[in-house]
Amino acid sequence: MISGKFAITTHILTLLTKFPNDYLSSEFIAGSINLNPVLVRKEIANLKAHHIVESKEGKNGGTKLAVDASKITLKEIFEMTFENINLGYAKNQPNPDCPVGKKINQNLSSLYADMNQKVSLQLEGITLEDFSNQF
Amino acid sequence: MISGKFAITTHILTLLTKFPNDYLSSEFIAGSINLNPVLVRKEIANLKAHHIVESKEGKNGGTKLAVDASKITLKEIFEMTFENINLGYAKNQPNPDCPVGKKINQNLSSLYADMNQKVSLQLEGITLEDFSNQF
DNA sequence: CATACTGTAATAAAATATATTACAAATGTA
DNA sequence: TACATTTGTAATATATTTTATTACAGTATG
Repeated sequence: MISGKFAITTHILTLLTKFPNDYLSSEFIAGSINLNPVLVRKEIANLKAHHIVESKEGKNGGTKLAVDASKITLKEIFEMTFENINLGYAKNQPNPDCPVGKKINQNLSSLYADMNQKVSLQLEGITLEDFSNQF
Repeated sequence: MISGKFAITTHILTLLTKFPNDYLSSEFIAGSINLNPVLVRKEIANLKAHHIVESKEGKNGGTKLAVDASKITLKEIFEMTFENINLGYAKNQPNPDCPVGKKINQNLSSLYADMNQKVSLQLEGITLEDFSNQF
C-alpha cells in the first residue's frame, strides 16, 4: 500500500495555485480532497517546513503559496512526500550466509536508484503551474 | 508501505537461476529470504500461474525455473508482482463539485502512466540472467 | 470578547502485510 | 506398505502503516 501523501500534497498545492491571492482554510481544502482537516494541516506543516507555503493563524487565517507555482516542480513535491521510488524490500534481514541473501538488498537498491533518476527527470520537467493548468 | 512481493519474487528467481538443475524447497528458499515458507509458496504459486517456474510435490520436491533466465526480464517480474508504479492516490473519492477534486485522479493517473513507461523501459532491458550475474 | 482559524498531541479505527498453524494430497524411499 | 518430506491452500493471528477523530491551547479578526 502506498500512502496518499504525494497525491494529497499535490492536491493542496493545486488548490493554492488556483487561488494564489487567498488564504485557504484547512477545512476548505479538506472538503475538496474529502479528507480530515487535521491531516491537511499536517501536510501543510510539511510544506511550511520546506518554505513552499505560508500560513496565517486566527480568524480568516489559512494557507497560501509562498513561491510562484512556476518555480516549483513535481520533483520537489515528490521529494518532500516520498523520498524515493522503489519496488520494495523483503521485511526481514535476508540470510547473510547465502550469497544471494547477502547482496540482494544492495542489488535492488542500485536498481531502484536508476529508477529514481528516470522518474526524477520526468518530474523535474513539470512545474506546479503546468500541472495546475490541466484543470 | 510497499509490500515486499517484487523483492521476494526476484530473490526466489535469483536462487532458482543459481541452481537451474535443482528443485529448491520452499524451506530452503525461505531460509535465504528469512521469510515464512508459506509465503514463499504463495509467491511461487503466482510464478507458476505465469508459467515461469514448475514445482514437484512430495519428497525431494520443490521448484525450478521453467524458462531460461535469459528469457525473463525484470519487467515481467514487476508486472507479476506490482501492476504499475505510482505515487499513490488519496484514499477517499475527492469532491466532484470542485474542479480540482473532479480531475485530480485523472491527472495523477496520466502522470503515473508516463512514469510506468519509463520504468518499464528500464526493467525491460534487464534479464533475470543479468540480475543474477551480479551475485 | 466571541468567533474562526492554526498547531499539535493523543488516541482510535481501518487497511494492509506478514506470520503461524493446520492439514490434505503427492511422491520418493526404506 | 509405511514413513518421511514436500507442495498447496485455507484459516486465523499478529504487526505495521495509514487514515480518522477528539481535544484543546494559542492566535488573529472584527
